[in-house]
Amino acid sequence: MTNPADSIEIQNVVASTGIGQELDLEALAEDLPGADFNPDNFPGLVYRTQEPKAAALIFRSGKIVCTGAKSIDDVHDALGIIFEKLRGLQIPVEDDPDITVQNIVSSADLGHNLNLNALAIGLGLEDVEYEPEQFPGLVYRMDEPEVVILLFGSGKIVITGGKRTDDAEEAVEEIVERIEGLGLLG
Amino acid sequence: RLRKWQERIRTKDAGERNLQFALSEIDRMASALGVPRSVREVASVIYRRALNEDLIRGRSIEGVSTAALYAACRQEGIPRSLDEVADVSRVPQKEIGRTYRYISQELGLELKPVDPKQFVPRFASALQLSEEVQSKATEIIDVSAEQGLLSGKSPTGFAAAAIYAASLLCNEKKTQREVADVAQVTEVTIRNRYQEQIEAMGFR
DNA sequence: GCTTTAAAAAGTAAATT
DNA sequence: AATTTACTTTAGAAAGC
Repeated sequence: MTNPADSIEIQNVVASTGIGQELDLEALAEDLPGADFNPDNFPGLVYRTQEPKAAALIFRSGKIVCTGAKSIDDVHDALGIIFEKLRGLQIPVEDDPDITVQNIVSSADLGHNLNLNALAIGLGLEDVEYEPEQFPGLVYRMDEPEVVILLFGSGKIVITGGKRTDDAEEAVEEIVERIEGLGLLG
Repeated sequence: RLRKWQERIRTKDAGERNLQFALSEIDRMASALGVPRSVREVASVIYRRALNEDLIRGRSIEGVSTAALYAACRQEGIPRSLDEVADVSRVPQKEIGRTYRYISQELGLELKPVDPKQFVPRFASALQLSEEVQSKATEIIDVSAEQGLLSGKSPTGFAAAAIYAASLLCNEKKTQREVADVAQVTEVTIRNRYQEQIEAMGFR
């Protein structure tokens, strides 16, 4: 008997921070090899790290958004690399900038196929959005923890909207309980 | 004070004109889709509710009108696909779908997922298929849905495949292309669903 | 609202081979 | 007809239109 909670994998972490210093993005784009900056499209400069793999959006205000990391540690490592790169360019960066995790996207496997039509009605149409003509996943908004879960016919699920690592685990335990309570899990 | 009065009258007139425009658009699209008058009434009620709940702000009148009509068709059990509705609207399909999900949530419409069987009579008659094919297609849908094949699948593609399969079984064969055209799906989708359904029926 | 970034799920679609 | 590429949905931040 495998526990669905054990199948949880973090797929993406979004975090924000700031170096407490205004930046000249035009100049930075010149000095940072590999940087993408198209102010007509988007006000942020895009910089990608290879190890760990992540993408950072750097703004004129000095605020930074980091996405694509596979763990919270990777977020810190990737941002640490960026801070050092900036310091190397004689840009003053705060000693230990606060990093706030804004969203964690995880995937998991419930181990059984799901009847999404029955689930839509069982979980309550008021909390569910299931429009297979538009998207194959059932969208379920959970209150505690406050996350959004996408459920698929294969039993694979995506948990997003949480800020803590524990949110995904709690969400999986909760959704399994509710589905079992409805007698809709294998 | 006089300015305020005039302002109120002006905005009231504008609102009235907008409502009239929305209702006439619903009427026009409903006629083009060939849905009965009762559905237009339901769509009008949904639109007025959206207006009262202030859901139009930030959205186009056309978009909300179309979404209200799409919702009304479903509520009345004679659904149109988003593609079909988009064909008679001047709003892109993506926006219709997005607006529908929004007003559906905000108004608490709680509409159940579309049943593929509801497309069978219309698609089958457009293909000039007999009553026998229709009931066979319905049976195929019931059996394969019961075996869990419907989860996540587009109801139009599911119905199209069942109609195609039924036309073969009843010796009234239509090509995948013919069925795909009336259902507005691709032949690839029909092939994929068809294979699964045939297996579920115990054939092959 | 939109723009950009990343990632998963599964279905659908279009372009190539 | 098989492969590849791409788009649909969810969340969140950033600055600006």
